[in-house]
Amino acid sequence: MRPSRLHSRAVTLPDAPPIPPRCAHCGLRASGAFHQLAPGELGFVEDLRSATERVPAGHALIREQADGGRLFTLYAGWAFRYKTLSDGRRQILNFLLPGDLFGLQQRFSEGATYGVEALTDVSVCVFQGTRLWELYRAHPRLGYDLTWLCAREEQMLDENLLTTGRRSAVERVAVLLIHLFKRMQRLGLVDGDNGCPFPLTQQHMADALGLSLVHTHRTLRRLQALGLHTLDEGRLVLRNPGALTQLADYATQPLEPLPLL
Amino acid sequence: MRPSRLHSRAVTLPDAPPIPPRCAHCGLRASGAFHQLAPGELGFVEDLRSATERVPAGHALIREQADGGRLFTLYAGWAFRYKTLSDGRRQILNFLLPGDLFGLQQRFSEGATYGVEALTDVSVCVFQGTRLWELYRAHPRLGYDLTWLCAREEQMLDENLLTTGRRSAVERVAVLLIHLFKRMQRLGLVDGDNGCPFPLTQQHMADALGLSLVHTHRTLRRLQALGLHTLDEGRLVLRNPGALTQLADYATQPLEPLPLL
DNA sequence: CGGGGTCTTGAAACGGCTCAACAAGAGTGG
DNA sequence: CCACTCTTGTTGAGCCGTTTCAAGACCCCG
Repeated sequence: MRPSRLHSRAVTLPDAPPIPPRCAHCGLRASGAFHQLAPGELGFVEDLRSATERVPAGHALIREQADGGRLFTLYAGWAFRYKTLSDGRRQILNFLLPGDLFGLQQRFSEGATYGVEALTDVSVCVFQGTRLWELYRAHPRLGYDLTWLCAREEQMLDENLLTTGRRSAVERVAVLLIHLFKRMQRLGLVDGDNGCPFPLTQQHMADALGLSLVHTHRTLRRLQALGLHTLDEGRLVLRNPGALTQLADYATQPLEPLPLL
Repeated sequence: MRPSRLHSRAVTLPDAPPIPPRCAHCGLRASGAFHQLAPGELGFVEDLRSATERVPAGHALIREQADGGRLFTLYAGWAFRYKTLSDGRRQILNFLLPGDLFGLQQRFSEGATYGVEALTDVSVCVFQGTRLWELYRAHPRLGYDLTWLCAREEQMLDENLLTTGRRSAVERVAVLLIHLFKRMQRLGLVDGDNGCPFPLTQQHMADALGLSLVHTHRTLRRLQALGLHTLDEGRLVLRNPGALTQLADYATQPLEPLPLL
């Protein structure tokens, strides 16, 4: 079906930044895109964190079958959640950007119900899922944040469901481009020319949008020919964000700071 | 596009059971399908509840544009969450059965990002969203349960996304039938003949599955002709659950008790 | 130089959509 | 009590958006 992406950059260390040993020096928290935590909360989070890891592109972070109950925060790089049917058809559920939490659902059901794969080289913080209940008791604020993160991800899934269920191919591609662009923007990762890193393969886009690879490609070409965007060498530039937004019938969300961890 | 379902049973009271004034006498909690709460927690929930309402079929529970931050638990009847595109195309995100919580996402973003409509006559408990933070501080266990409910709904959305993105029409319909059947079973609402209430219109199914009304109808007929199910007068009977499950490539989840409120 | 991954393009087949029309049942008003 | 309307279910015919199949180009890497 889909060629196995092993693509491993082999023995060399993944090309993703290391994570500072102390949460107080966290690069993400310094970016200003996230809530600040009280010192006690920060200490608890740091204590809850059992490891940091770097994982090369194409490798699994959570396996679709029976993975442990570990909890992750993506520190750097891109990843995606997905589900597959028994005959190999794959649906990408959503993409994960720095600051995104994943693995939470595993805590509430036996084993993983979805897989997570690193899209680029990636650094993650790993937390002990078993102590989750403790978090709610000791730091209700963090529990609140967890629910927030979960609700926000659900909102993105709602949007994706609307997309795959009701939008045409052009609309789908347009939504994908805008949505990821906006998320990068919120993280301060968009440069002055409306450009941002965009490591997705056409296959990834197809799998996320419920389209075939070939048709995704043709649709992408069509949008590009209309001068709405360019997409080269892993970099996305929105040439005409307004037209793209209108085409996608996309509703922009306000950009308040996000909870983290 | 879609005819406005106003269908109001007019002036007569909705045909949905009233809700006991005291949470201690809650019919849902008595059913055994849900977690038990400690007396203090139950008292808090009862205090948090600002009203109970009965809403007739076809009426809005949450409006897609700027609704308040109220929180609901469905006590009896069916409802559904949905999103619409500006030209009227509608996607049903998921169906709500007794015990389901909704309105949570509203708390975390300005206004509603989806609508909720009563599918049958419905009774709901209404909670004060503004006191949500208090809940986390006073009763961490309830906060934990809230996250659980949110994560569980996300799992259902994952499944729906896989369905609309990758499954064929027959598979989609099969999944819908099985999934709703299983959920009714968990609530103890399936009778001895593998039958349960099923108030959905073909239009609802189409809107949930990302199919057209006509094609949904034909597909339904096809499955029925194969002897897999019957669907008459608002009652669904699974004639051949095994074949249906296999056709849908459906993974059954373990049935532990659910959190409530 | 060979091989795997990605992107690209054409041609043909098909699944699902749209349009259109009709039947049955329920509620409404004269 | 009977037309009228509205909702839901039903069915046929033809079209079109998307998929599938197939093949080739380019590029990086071993």
